[in-house]
Amino acid sequence: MRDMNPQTLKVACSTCNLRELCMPIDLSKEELDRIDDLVGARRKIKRGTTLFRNGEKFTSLYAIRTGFFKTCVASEDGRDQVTGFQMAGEVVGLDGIVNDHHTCDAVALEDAEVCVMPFDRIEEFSREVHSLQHHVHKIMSREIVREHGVMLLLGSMRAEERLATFLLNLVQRLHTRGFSQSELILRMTREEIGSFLGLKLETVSRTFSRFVEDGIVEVKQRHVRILNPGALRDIINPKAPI
Amino acid sequence: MRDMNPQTLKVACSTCNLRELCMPIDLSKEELDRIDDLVGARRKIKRGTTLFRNGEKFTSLYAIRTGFFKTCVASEDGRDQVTGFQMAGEVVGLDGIVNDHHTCDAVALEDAEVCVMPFDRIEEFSREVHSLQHHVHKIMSREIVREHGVMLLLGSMRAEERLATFLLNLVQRLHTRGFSQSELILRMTREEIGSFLGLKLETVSRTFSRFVEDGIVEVKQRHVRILNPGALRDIINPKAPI
DNA sequence: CGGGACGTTGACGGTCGTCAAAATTAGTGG
DNA sequence: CCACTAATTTTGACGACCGTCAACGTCCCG
Repeated sequence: MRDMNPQTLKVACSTCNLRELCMPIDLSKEELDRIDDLVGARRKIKRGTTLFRNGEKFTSLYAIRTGFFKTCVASEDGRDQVTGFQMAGEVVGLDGIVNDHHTCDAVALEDAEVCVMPFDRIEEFSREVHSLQHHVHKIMSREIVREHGVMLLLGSMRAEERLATFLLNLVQRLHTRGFSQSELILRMTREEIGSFLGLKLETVSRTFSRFVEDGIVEVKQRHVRILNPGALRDIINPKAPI
Repeated sequence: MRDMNPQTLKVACSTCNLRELCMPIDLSKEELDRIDDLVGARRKIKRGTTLFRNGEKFTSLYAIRTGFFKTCVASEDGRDQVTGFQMAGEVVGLDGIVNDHHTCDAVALEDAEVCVMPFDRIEEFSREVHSLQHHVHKIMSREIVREHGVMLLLGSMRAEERLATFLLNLVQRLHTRGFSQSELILRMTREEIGSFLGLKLETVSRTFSRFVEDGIVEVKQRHVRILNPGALRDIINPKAPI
């Protein structure tokens, strides 16, 4: 532990440019000052290493400042499932609350930095700042709703629809963060995409190839350019003939 | 609104035999009195009708007292997905918090009764009763973890494994509530099971038939008796040869 | 008792998984 | 900086599993 390292020193939400993504928007100056104490420290996570692991004691939620994560669960017999990909401004660790230990792994897919928010402190502040309380509830509810969408995808969509949904969702979230609407760099392998979408990596690769043939996207390894977003939307939501 | 109806009159958590399922266990007498005010009213839901619907304004969470529900989401082009089945002591409505309106339907699969808990009151009491606050967080976290399990099922299991998982999960939850470990009555159709498991109703039916052939279960319509729970577990988690 | 919802079973086909090999890229150490 | 190995990706051939379509059987509930 080298807390003298400036990277793990306390930092302020009040001056964070991601505040509107992970904090309530309608805070008074006093409340903001209070909130600043929420973040215990920042922590850097090297690519390929874990922020937390299944079985580890739960202490904190983590707001992603930079970088890109995947979360995955594993069954007893070794098969595993990516449950989501998370980027700046999103919060991970919610799974740990119920049993006081984590039930999934959070792995950095690129070098990352997170704000560590001790959960007991979150609960303490939530009792005082109403809008923070409601914000915490919203974040958890949002995760539940997101997972409903994934269940719909896994339960009822074909490979092309899954991949189209995935791409549109990713690019939309990146756009919110100021990136391009049509270009993105995948931080994960085909296998990780497949695990998330309930497909094998070969199927993911083949489906990409089909999109390229059809002129819908351009793919150079992990660099993807969406040429025809309308076509992607049509794949998911085929227009009924009149 | 006929509030003179005894069925919608206020009732007490403190005397409810499901309290340990939907409330924190370590409440003082004073806190319990407070909690009693959480439940605005009870509400009866007839089989086949909805407790709430996608798009409706969110006001309350609902603790199920009796009966059985399914929740389902729908995509724009009409396909839908059962996201869960809920029984006594479980809470529904969490999806509505994030956008102040519900994003799924909750349908009673048998006549049911729920405790209506206005969410603003939950937030208010949560600020005063720490254990209630933590309990609310746990309920939401539990739902997130549950959905992780469903994603694992939908993303990586074959039909037999899905149905085996489903049956063991149902019977385990029923057992917690004092019912048999080996017998259960399905409150949902094959199509609803299929929608939840990401399978077509024919596949569900065929898989049941295979289980019966193999002597693992006895099935008479919706009445299921599990003859060999070990075999069901082996299907999910095949023992590796030494 | 009759009609409609629900469930079962069969035949067939499509989508995606499996296995394999080759191509391309990334990473590592000299 | 380059060579070499490991990791990732692509593509093909084939087959399994599950979906589709269809017909029939069964159980409720009015």
